[in-house]
Amino acid sequence: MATIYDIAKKANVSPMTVSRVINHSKLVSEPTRRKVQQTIKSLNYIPNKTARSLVLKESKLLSLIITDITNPFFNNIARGAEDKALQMGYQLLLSNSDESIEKESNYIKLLISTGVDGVLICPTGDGSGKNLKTLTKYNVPFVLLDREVKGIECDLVLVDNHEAIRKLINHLIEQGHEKIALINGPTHISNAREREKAYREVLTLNSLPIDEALIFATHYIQDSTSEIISSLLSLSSKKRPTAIVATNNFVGVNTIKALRKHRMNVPRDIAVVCFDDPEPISDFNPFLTVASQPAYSFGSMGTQLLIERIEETAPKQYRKIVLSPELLIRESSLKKD
Amino acid sequence: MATIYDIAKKANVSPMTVSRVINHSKLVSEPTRRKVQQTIKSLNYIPNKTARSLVLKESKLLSLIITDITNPFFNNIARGAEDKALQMGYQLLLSNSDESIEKESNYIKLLISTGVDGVLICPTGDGSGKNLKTLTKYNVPFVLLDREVKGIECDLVLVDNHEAIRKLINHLIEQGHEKIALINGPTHISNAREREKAYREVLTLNSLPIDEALIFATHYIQDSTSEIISSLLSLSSKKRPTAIVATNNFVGVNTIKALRKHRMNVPRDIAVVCFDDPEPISDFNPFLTVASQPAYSFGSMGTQLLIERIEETAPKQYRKIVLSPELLIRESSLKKD
DNA sequence: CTGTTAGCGCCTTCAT
DNA sequence: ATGAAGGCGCTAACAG
Repeated sequence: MATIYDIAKKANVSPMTVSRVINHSKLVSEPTRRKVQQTIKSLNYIPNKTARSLVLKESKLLSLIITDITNPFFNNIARGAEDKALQMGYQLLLSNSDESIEKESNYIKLLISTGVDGVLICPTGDGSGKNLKTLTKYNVPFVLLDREVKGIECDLVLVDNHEAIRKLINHLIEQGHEKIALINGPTHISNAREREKAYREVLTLNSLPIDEALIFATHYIQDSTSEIISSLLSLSSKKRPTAIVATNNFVGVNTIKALRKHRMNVPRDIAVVCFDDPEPISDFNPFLTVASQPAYSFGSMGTQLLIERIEETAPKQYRKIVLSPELLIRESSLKKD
Repeated sequence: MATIYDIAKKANVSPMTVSRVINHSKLVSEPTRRKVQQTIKSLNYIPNKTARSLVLKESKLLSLIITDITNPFFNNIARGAEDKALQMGYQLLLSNSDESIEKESNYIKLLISTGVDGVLICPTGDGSGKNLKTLTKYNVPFVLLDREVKGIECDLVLVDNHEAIRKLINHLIEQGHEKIALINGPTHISNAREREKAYREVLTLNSLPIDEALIFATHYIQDSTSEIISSLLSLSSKKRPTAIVATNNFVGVNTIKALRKHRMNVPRDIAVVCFDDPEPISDFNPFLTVASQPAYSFGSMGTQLLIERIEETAPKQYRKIVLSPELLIRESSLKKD
């Protein structure tokens, strides 16, 4: 591969002049600029970013750490992030954490070693605080997506959990439901805490009682929905819920599956609503009522915040962007006559 | 950030010794090794990969270029690639080409500049040959996924297109169909050519006539399925097909949508089958009959081939891996009585 | 406007 | 087993 020295020699200038041409410095006369640019083309020279990074201490590399790129919520985030990154001159490194703190921790050390300029991360939960502090220690800016972490101050892009829960539950109430179960994520994740809090508030606002036996926490990866459904169905018909709110698409889908295993018809026997839209392409075959999150915007806005932080064009105080969910009413929650 | 010099000074050894410890060289005595490792820990030293890359001319970075991470076929590829890359000590850079040769070309120049060790690519078509030759010129190994490119010799991971078409069409014939349309991709993509060829062969093998009016090519991004469906439906009932084969999930989904717009019931009025499974999570709500491709394996096997090529543990002759599709029979193709 | 010098953090090579 | 010198390709800082 040709270097600036090769170009310099062939064009009869100093390497520094070549560097200036590459970086569009104004301190080069038009004739030399043209001469150098021709030589660059004739030698098919492509600048070596690694060398550049070493000097400048910037790699133009960003990292995106998500749970699983296979999940529609996260791959839409990834798409938004990549589009924005490209547009602003950065490249995106992909990492799947699978909700594992250890995997996340290993990745973060790797990323520091790689020299990424910043990290977009959907943290695994409050346990991620330690990992994020590692980033801070090494001066790597980061933006949290979708989830906050206790004790960590930084730029954030979140969904309005209260609004989402409110829309979902109000819809269920309109459909005549009064006993509504919540199948939540683990409470070390901020979303889960907020969604439960909102659930309690919205029920109370609607003068509905809160039955602790109808509130569950499962894991977002190793799912225990099946057992939860079994125990729900074993309740007496007086206590048994007529509707279920699942707090993400993974849990929502597993809820439906578990109900079917028990030969329960959704929505006739029991209604189901959830967060996120699990049907990326198959919108021709809608079924689940969801509070859809603007995942693409999570990615693109988060990336913008991050790059502004990296390039120090951001205000000092951290920014918190709260996006609105959209209620998409579909078959799984509709009263059948 | 601490450097090997900081460690060296504090541990009273030379930087070279520190380097040896980091790289697990045997040429270090046990006492010094321990001393150095303690200092590394006490200073929270993390090696600078950029500097390492500059010397060694290897970045441990791989690039994955796909059409769109939002498509289930591609995000499963990405998952397979990332898992394998991580396991083998590499990181993955994500790029969406949107089937655009220009975007692909720009990415490739960027990647060369970034110094990736290799590229996993699902090319946009035969026009990608020029871009791939650029990679070769700069000694960057690559592996093609899902599609071949005319005039390019390299490692490949493909699906058995003939088998897929055969399974789909034989299934349709079993369901009693004889007039089967093909909505294909553009023929500058190897897959499309092969799928059309297989379509012709399988029909002929089954002694069915080939009607050129039933063979269409659309684009995998800007879709023209809607017009195609309109023209299909305007055919006389004698010529009108009773079944449609769509050659990827995008086209398949758009076919269904277009048919619904015309108030056609699938499968009662017309059957539809396609490549790829468009329903990643929503398998609780299956509808489309598909020839499902082992996308995860595309990614992981491709990555393995690539890394073996990079590390020169691969045989000199290129390898071609052909994976088997699986026929998943669902509602969209079943005869209704 | 152009060039020279020095150094980013690490590793190869050669000495000891 | 350990160290010293030199260089990977580039750019900041300074000199002219």
